[in-house]
Amino acid sequence: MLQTTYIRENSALILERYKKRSFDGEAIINQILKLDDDRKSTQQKLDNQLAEGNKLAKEIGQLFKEGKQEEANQIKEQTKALKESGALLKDEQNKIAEELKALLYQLPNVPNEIVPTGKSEDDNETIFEEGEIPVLNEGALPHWELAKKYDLIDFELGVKVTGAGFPIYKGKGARLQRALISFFLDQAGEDGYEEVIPPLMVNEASAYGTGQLPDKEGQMYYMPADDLYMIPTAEVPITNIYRDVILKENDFPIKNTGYTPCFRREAGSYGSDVRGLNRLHQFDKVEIVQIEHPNKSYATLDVMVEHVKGLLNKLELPYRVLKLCGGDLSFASALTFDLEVYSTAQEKWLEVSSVSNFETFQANRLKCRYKDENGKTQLVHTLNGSALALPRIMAALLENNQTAEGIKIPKALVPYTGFDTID
RNA sequence: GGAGAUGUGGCAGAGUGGUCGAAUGCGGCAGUCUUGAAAACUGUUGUACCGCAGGGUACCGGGGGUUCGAAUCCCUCCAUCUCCGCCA
Repeated sequence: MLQTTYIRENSALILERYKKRSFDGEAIINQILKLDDDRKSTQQKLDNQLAEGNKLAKEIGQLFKEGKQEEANQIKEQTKALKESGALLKDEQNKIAEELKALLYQLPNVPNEIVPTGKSEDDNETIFEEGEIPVLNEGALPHWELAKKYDLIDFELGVKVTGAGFPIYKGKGARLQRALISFFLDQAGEDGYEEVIPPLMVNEASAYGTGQLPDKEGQMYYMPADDLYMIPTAEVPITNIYRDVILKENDFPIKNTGYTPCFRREAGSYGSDVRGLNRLHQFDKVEIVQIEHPNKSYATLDVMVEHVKGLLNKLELPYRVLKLCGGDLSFASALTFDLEVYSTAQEKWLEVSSVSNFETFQANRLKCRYKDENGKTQLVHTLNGSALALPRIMAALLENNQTAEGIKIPKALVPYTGFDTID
């Protein structure tokens, strides 16, 4: 959520930058500025009335004390009118505040200067590529076939127990999954991220804090009996640790990592996109989160991308880094880099990580602030990235490393799996 | 899940429905003293919004209500503690 003062002072810049997203915010912004004026003036009126009421109440108290009942009762009469008009103003004020909030929720974050203009993923810029795309033998299999052949993942069994999109990992498949989780967490630990194990369900306030609500509620599983949401990413519980917190300047940078399963309803997805591990309702992910000083957040974003690149290098997977264009940028992000691995048997790139700087967009909702050198409270910058999302990594590992003798495990993982070949 | 108790500023802890944004102590900050530090003493010390300013308004777990007036009374939700029940 953008701050109204920021909107007021930078509306021209914001509108210009919104073009990168093909988002026309002019009408909304104008309305916000108008409503904000209304808010101020009704607030002023309301404050005056309240001040008047407070004054009279004190007088009444004084008069009662002096035993002047008559006069006190006279003044009481005056307060009636004040009370009524005060209530009206209060209603009006609430209405304005609600409308204002609803409008603010409609404004996406302002893309960074370097975000390419574009409408869809076709306009993303590839800024880095690494690794050879392996040439597979005749008869190479996609990962869902490999999963069946080596009995690593049972999709049908998951359907029986829960439903589509909830696979059951078995044997070496389960072991490989656990190995990846440990490997990613250890790597993050080495890079100075403190590990946390957060709740897998969050309350409404947290879902608002990171921006899943109000507009993306259809993507989360909701437990009405307890009014809780299953987390779609560890970003939600981890970032919300810092909701309503005022940090000191030397607290920066705050670095957390956490492994969680993620739950996504993915309503409306179908076809080859959801084949095998490509898109699941429940999947594992290790997330990295940083809370950073506004001056340093972009340098930190680059460092986070480097961290994820390091993981992919160690897994010896061919990958590329994309700078997302405005149209593909998520609602809350100012700049996002996606990392994709190549799935050789499917012959396509799979997104395995998304690293974003949200600047103050989340912090404003979270009320996560710090005291600057002048003692003034300022919003922090929040960043996060997947490091990494497991299923597509698993898919690429299985497909790219398949040989006549079986599936080869990258060296870096062998200490975690305890085996170097799946056969 | 049942019964009871509690929820006040960074912490501890007062607070008969009116002069309470809130005593006091600790902590923090600034200063005096000191070669320096400690101690002592003095002052200061919550947040947000509106206003050029004087100043005003709101906030005592959250929300609602009673009242001319609520930290104080009522309702409700949440959290914590104690006891009981259940349980990995």
